[in-house]
Amino acid sequence: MKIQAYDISRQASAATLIFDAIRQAILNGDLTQGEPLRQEDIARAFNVSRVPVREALLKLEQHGLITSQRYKGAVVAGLSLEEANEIFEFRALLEPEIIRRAVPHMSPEIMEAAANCCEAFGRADDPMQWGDLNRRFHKTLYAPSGLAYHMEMLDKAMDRIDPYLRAQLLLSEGMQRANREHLMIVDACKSGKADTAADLTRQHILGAQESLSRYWKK
Amino acid sequence: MKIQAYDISRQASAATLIFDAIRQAILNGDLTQGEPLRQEDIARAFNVSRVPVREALLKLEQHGLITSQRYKGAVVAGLSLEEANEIFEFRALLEPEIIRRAVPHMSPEIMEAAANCCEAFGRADDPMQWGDLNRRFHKTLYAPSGLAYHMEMLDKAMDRIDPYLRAQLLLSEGMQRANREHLMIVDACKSGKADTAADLTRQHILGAQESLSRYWKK
DNA sequence: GTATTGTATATTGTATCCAATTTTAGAATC
DNA sequence: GATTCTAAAATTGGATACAATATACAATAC
Repeated sequence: MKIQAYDISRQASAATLIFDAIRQAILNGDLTQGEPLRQEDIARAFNVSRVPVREALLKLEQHGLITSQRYKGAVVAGLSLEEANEIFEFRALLEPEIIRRAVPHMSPEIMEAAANCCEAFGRADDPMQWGDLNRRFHKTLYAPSGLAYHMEMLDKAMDRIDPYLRAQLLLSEGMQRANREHLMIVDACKSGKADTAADLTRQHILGAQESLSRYWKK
Repeated sequence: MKIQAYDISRQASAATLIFDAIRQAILNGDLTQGEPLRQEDIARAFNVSRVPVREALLKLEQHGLITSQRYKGAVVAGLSLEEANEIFEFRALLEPEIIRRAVPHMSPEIMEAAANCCEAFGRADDPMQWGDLNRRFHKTLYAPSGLAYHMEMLDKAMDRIDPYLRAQLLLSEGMQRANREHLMIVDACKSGKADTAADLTRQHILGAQESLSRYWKK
């Protein structure tokens, strides 16, 4: 085969493209809590009928990013501080276990990639990138755990609190602290200390939760 | 208000009814791994068009109960023993923490209800009920935790391994052992020993996982 | 006989249309 | 002027019609 081929059956459907676009808009904060999502408007914007739009909205609802009521339509879901706190606790339960299981299988390449994320994270000037780089960093380290289901659940949880995470990173110390802690986690991984990495990860998460709560109250 | 009223705006849509029916069929084992789910067939069976059927299939896919490919259709998802094991570990992470947080808020009514589940569980002769009663028992105890998100994730996880759970309960010792351990958990809750309840729950789950793995290999 | 290509059928994805329900604006009443 | 009823507009849920793709099988070439 002389042709540079690829699996075109993997082409995204209209519904998938719309889902991704709206999800991104919510995570970026372009769509905020309570914003109504009219099927007709979205369909016009994407130049499609309402059918794939409905499909996208259904998926968004399953992800918890929007809530919808019969005959009333969908709005961007809100997340109270209490709910966000619960999701932080969910993370604090999952992530230490994931990294503990990942450390024994971490290749030098993985740690290299994680370190690169760290570096890019420290260097990035656009606050909009911080959230993405942060998530990529953690995801890279977690991949060798083999805990696909855990990571899937974690990913959904991260989507849910994404706006809060970005807010937390925007806090004056949030960004520096995260970077410092990331480096410590990478160090623990490099020296194969699984339990240490797990502890640091747990503190990393609970620390972010705490600083967010403190900021949100005032 | 003398009338037994309910929120009729909460009436289920056709899609929801279809979702519930197919979900139940999968959990009961009436639909097994790889079984194709044709939109047209399902639509005919429920006397609706394919639109609500597609909606139901989307939800089932998000729940991980089916997998679907563009233009190829959906089939009932399979779950390897490895994947099932991971979900047991997911449970072993979540449930102890949930019950630990629930114990301090457990009312006598809750414990009564849980004990009733236990009793019904021990008395039920139809193996088909065991799985349901088992889940109801745990759900009852977990409710006071206030960890709605955790419980939502747990519920999806339980759906995913439901057939395995039923198989495990069918093992000669599975049912008796579960019942014995349930009673111990209730006891710990009654005496307010949150950590003990958590430990027992963890062992309850890991024990089930282990007995299932042992059975499945041979 | 085997491999390739064309064709028919089945199935899913999307568009368009109709029905059910909610929301809104205005008229009627007090 | 405020409130309640009413009708129309807006919006979503579902049905039908059509387009895109996959699968199975016949037709053809070698």
